[in-house]
Amino acid sequence: MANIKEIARMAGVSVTTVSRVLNNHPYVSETKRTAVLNTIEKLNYTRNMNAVHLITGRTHAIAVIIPNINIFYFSVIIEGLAQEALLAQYRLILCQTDYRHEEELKVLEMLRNKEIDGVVIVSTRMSSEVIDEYTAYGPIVICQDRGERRFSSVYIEHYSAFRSGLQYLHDKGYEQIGYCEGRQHGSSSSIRQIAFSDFLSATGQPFQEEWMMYNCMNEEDGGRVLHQLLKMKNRPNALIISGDHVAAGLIIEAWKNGIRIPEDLAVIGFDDQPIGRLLGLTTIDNQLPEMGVTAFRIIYDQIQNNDSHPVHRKLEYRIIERSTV
Amino acid sequence: MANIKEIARMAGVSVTTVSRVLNNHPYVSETKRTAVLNTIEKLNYTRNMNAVHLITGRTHAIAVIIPNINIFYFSVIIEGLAQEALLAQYRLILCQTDYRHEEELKVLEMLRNKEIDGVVIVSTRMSSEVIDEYTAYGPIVICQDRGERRFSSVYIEHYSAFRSGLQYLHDKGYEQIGYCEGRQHGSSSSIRQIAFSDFLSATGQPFQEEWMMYNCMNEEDGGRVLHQLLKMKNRPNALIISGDHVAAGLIIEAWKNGIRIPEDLAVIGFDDQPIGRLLGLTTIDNQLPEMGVTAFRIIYDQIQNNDSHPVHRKLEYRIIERSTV
DNA sequence: TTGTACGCGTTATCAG
DNA sequence: CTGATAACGCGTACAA
Repeated sequence: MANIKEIARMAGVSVTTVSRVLNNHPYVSETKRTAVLNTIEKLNYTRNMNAVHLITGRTHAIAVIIPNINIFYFSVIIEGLAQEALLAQYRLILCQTDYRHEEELKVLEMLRNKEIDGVVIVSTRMSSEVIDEYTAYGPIVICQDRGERRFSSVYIEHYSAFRSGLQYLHDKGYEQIGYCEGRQHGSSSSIRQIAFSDFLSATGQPFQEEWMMYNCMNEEDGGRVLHQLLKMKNRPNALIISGDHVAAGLIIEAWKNGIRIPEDLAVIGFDDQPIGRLLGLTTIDNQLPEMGVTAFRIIYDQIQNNDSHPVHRKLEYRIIERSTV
Repeated sequence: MANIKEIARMAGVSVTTVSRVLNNHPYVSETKRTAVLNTIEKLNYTRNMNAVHLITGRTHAIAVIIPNINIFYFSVIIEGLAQEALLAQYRLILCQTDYRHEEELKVLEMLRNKEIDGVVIVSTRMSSEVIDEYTAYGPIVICQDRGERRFSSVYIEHYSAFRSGLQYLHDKGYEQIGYCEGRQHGSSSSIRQIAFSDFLSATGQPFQEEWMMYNCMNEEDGGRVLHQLLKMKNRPNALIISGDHVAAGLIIEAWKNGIRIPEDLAVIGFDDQPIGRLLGLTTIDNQLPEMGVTAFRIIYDQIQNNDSHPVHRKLEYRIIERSTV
């Protein structure tokens, strides 16, 4: 494959001139510019980007860490991220690490390696201390609330969003509230769990182990939860469910089993997904698409300005009232 | 940042020796190996991968072209692809091009640029002729049936899968069959449309423009379709729907409107998604996860063996009988 | 088992 | 406006 030197020779100019043409620099005479362009065409030349990456120290690529792409929550964020990356002509490297610490670390190592210009962490098991060690190598943005740190963040306040949801159920007169969560030990899951027990304390209700249901990721899990409920002697009359897909599954299964929503069981979900809109699901919109977009913009700005001052951007949630509460 | 030369100097060895240690080559004495390793540790050294990419001509990265990650069909394929990439220590660059020809071409250019070692095309608007022009620069795999070409493919036979679905409805006694499709002009959509009109001819049924419904991507679209149906004077008594999510939306909306499934309206979907399982949706499983996995393995083998013989791998579909037909 | 010297293909620097 | 030359950091013949 031809290289810049060969182009220069054939066009009768220096490599510098070729490079200038390639990068649209000024100060190239029209004559030489067209000569170079013609030679490029003739030899079917294209740049070897790896050489460019080496000399410039930039790759125009960022990596994103997620556990799994096939979970609605993540795919929505990635959709926004990918859209912005496309606009900015950036590559997006998808690192589906399934929360494996070793693999998550490898992604941060890519930053150190100069393979990428920045990292977006959507969800991780890594501690802030570990992440802090890598901020020296490039901008890092996390889609979680990690407070004052050496890296940036974009987040919604899970605690307060969750409390709002509970309060909403409470205000509507529901006193026996159960709770469906994805992973039991996730970082935002933990926050919601705290919000939940704080709420119970505040309203003087007892903590019921049985009403905490975990590992709910998709519609089928929601269906499973309904059957768990049916088996209980003492059932909640309302459910707060993190993830509209799960809530949707539960509602569908409720219909099939003659459980009336919200008369027998009220449901509030999270994330405002299409299926929820169809079912009339009351939910808390967490601005997921906005999260991906914002995360990219923060990273992008920091790369452009070579500025590593951590930025913290809070997104607002809102309750969407429909008909399941 | 320290480089290999500096490590060599400080460890009292040559750069070759350092390189050998870095790449786990044999013929390095234990003494020197540890000396090098210690120095690397002391200087917090790491390789600049861009230099490695330049000299080796490989990047251990592949790109994948999809229109949008937030469509179940694609996210399932990507999930498999990303899993395999992780196992093989390959980077996966997600190119969400929304079928824009210009952006799709840019990805192929990345192959020419040496930025990536291969490309997986899940869905595209590009013609085979355009793609053929890039096979010289590295392996390309497409997740569509493109016949004998200069690039590889992994696919299910949409024509025959669709005909099977129609035949299944027909065998069950349904004669008035409508059809819901995603994009109207997609490559596999087109094949299904042909299968549909061939089926009508074969069974001597008239073509009803009104029964062809397009732009159905998610649950809400499915709900919309049901209302279109309700408005028709002459309604189909069965529906074949590409995408279980769409079918799910339709079924849910049918329930809400007192339309009995399958008595008033039979439904068969595609892809076997969790929500379909919950609803008892009869569907055609297209082995989507397997498709991503297979696509990666083909690319990977071709990269390893520097072999560009196109491979064509057909995946088998199967009808999953549940209760909506 | 080890080291020297060169090449990978480009951009940056600086002198004209 | 133009060009010579020095980086960028690493892998690898080839020689020892």
